[in-house]
Amino acid sequence: MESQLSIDEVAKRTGLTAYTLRYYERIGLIAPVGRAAGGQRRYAASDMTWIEFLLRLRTTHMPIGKMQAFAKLRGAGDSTVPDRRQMLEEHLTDVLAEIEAMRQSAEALQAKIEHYRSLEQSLASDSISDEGHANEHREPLRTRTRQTA
Amino acid sequence: MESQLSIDEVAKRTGLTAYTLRYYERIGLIAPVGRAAGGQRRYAASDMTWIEFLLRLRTTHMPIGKMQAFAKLRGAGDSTVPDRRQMLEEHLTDVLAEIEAMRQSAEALQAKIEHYRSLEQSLASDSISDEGHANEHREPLRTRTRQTA
DNA sequence: CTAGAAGTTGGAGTGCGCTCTAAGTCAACA
DNA sequence: TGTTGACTTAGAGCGCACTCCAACTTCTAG
Repeated sequence: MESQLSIDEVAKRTGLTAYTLRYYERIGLIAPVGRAAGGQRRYAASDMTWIEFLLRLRTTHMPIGKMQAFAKLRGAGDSTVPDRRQMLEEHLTDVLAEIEAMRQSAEALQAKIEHYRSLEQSLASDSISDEGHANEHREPLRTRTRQTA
Repeated sequence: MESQLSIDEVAKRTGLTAYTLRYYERIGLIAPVGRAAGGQRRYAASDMTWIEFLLRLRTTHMPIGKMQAFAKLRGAGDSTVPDRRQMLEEHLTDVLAEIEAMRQSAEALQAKIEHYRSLEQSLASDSISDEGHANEHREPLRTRTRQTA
């Protein structure tokens, strides 16, 4: 049974702090874990599995309120499996949409970086032919265009 | 010039609220926009482009503090282009890592959903052959650990 | 000339997710 | 037996990103 980890060991392994682990337990995200003499927490392997799953939910931005709802269902036994599956399916839909949104924005950022790169080229050649005031581009949006009233 | 939008029109188009638009201006994320008679804000096309870019940064979870730093560089002219590019490159690295983390977690969630699906199958057949108590299955259920007195 | 709608400002309040403090308990060691 | 130090608890505090309020000004319609 090396599956009896102290709170600090769990913190180290999960990247959570001891504060956060206690907080999660307090708010019902983690069911009361076993205790050693003196009331110190001892985490079993099954606790670790659950915490890792919680971290999956957190990574995918599930709010704590929903995690609490999920944890409550889980505590209520196998009869809630369909509900839990539905929750995860709905969440997964959101997650996939968010990943796609981030992917698109990342692409836009990449394009902006490229734009800056070429802008740096022109600015560099500007300063060769015209050293002095390098400030009449107001905004590096799409290539050029700068007029507005 | 239909590029003179009121704050409500901008709110409608960007999905931000008027409150948030003013807040962004107050904290320097958006440079002071043009004003109509009576001091009402009028957003030009270039403002819209910038706001859309800000939304890209927000979508990719750049904290407001960094956006402020970026906006400040932008306001300081073309000489800051290399700094801005570097900021975006570093941010993009983070973003790609986050996307990958989310992708992996999404996969784990998908697996969990499949697991639940098959679990629902076995629970259903249980209740055919053994109608009554459908609650002695293995899996992410805590075994023992209750309290310590 | 009002009335009402829509804006303006600075500042206060909110919700989330931790993060830390204060006071106390306990086990182990000198 | 006394001290150390890691742990415990309830509750307060914090940083972020908004979100709303109160009081005021201005524009438009009737």
